[in-house]
Amino acid sequence: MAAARLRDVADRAGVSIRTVSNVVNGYAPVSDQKRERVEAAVAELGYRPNVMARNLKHGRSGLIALVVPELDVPYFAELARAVVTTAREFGYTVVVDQTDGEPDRERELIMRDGSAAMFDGVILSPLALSQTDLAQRDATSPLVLLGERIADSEYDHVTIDNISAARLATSHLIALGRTRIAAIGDQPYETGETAQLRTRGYELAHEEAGRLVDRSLVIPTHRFHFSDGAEATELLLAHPDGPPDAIFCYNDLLAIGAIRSILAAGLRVPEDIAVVGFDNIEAGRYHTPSLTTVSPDKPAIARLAVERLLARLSGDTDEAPAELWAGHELIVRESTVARQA
Amino acid sequence: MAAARLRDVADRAGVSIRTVSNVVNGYAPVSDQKRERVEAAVAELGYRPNVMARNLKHGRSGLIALVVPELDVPYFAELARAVVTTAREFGYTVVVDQTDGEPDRERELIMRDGSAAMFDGVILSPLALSQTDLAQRDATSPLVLLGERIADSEYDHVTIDNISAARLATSHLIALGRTRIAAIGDQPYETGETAQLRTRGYELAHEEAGRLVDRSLVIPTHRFHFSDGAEATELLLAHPDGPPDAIFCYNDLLAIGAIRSILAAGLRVPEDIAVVGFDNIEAGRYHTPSLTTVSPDKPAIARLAVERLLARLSGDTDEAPAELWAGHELIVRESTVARQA
DNA sequence: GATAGGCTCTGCATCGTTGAAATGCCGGAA
DNA sequence: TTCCGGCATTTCAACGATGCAGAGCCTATC
Repeated sequence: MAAARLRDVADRAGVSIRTVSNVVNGYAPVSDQKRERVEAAVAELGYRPNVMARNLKHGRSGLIALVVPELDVPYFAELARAVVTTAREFGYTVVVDQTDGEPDRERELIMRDGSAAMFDGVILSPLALSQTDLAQRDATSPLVLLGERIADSEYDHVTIDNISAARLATSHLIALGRTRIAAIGDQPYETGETAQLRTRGYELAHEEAGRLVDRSLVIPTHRFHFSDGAEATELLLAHPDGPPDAIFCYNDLLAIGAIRSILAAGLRVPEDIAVVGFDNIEAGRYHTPSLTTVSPDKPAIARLAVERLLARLSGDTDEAPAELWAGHELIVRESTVARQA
Repeated sequence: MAAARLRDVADRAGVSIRTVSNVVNGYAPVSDQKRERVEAAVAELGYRPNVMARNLKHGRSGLIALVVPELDVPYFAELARAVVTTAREFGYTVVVDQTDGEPDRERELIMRDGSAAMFDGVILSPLALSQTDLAQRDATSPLVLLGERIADSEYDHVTIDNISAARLATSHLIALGRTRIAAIGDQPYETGETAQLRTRGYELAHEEAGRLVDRSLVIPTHRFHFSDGAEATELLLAHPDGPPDAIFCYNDLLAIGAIRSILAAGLRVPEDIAVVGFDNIEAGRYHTPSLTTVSPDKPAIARLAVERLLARLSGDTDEAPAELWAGHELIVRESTVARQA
């Protein structure tokens, strides 16, 4: 049985198509008599509005795209969850797309015009997108970026204060009496701005404490996976001056990878080496030892991004593209402070 | 600037709308002369087909919905990734929705007709959906279920052989000489069919080895999160006969939670208690100790589900709803076999 | 030289819905 | 009794694309 159309309901109820539409949408006043007839017909035929037709008419799809590098990286999965939930509150549906870190796919996804790609707007967590790429975007649909502002981009972006977050993490290690604090995850090149800010925070914490930064303890990694953390830590363990006594990792996966290498080398966490992560993924809570980490306020990030996107969509906001800040906090767990046995 | 329409391109190129459409879609032969003019116009105006209009005309949206309980549970995140990737191969886009384990939301999402919900089809990983719910579905769009067949459901479903997978895991523990093997995650009620099959496999392995199952070592859990595993393990550690010497957990989160409780109690993994998980999530590889686990072939699951859904969509398949089986394998790691130091 | 046949190319109708404007109907005021 | 205002309801024309049928035109054939 083909799906019932407005037309079929109208025939059955003996009214015009428009009246059925009015009943369904509650737009215009309708007499009780006709309303009842229409509602009965709707129920009998199991009528459901055809969303695609409605979309065409409205020029809106009710879909927003969330583009992340990898959906199965816990941080992005948790963020995706928050975005999906928040968007639903506003009646929007989220299409999750992943770029697998391929610049081409990132480009492709943001370049497409909204009407072409059927999304009303895009929330993008860029990995390898350059300022030039963004400037070339000619799409008319709104775009909100997650993460650092890409220079003088003309788009809104939602982020946390990475400098102070990293400083917070590093200061925590300093306060614990650690003296040789390593950092894993620096990315000293164009698309690694977030990492660079964390390195800056790491340095600031040292300056504040009157310490010098030992550059040889800052290990860059191209990606932020377990294996990168494990490998970087191997390097640190083999440091000419001996292993550091603390490591600040730029995300939790790096940190868990780092802990793995440390334990494998027969050292203890946190007694020999304290480890701090970043992102506060769920797995860190139940890891042994549980992970001290910087927790960005993911629900806030999702909410800021969705709300700003929808504001742009409805044209409510004429403000210039802005930086929107979400909060963060340090969550201290066993990887820096051993629990009382 | 409003987005260019077929109409605008036609005007500019001095041809009919239909010809532009033909050029864009490559449907009909077009002379080189006109093709060039059209292509030039397309480029100048930055024309992009309006997907919503196309969808309306075709009666297809190119969207499939993937409905999972929780997007940030690693298994579902990894599965979602595979589904998104596979669907893209076929030109489909995936909308990820999560039910948060609420039966009402599950119902709502599958009940809606495809044309209403704008999805061409739905892939559902049900948590709390009963046979009755499914029978009441009146939607016309195809639905593929992930997980156990719900009785004589009229839908395709993709699963793995949970009985033999669980038997494999348990046999592994038996082969290691473990004698008191616990199980965490049984769900002895209607919607817990997958868990029940795993329990069955666990029992079979015992039977094969001529062992008796100690029912007091089978701990049910309502959910499959870290905390459930940790709590269930507390119970086991306090068992009147003393702790078991092995635990088979029905997913990796339970297993990691279990390991946490074991280590917190001052016992060792695997020396004192060996632990096996299920799902082979990425975090298990880098956990310390790394996690022995049953690895379902997620790419195969995704592929089977997507391909079957699309086959139903195109009407290629008249076959009765079937069970489609994906493979699995046991991955042995440190949580059952200590690595050579 | 007329006709058939093959190519391009165009116009019209349509997908299912909603915006805008027109219609019909009623009661109340003049 | 007539006219007007207000309300319920309907008609018409889109939204932007594609399926179909047929109109031109050009070449090949008898």
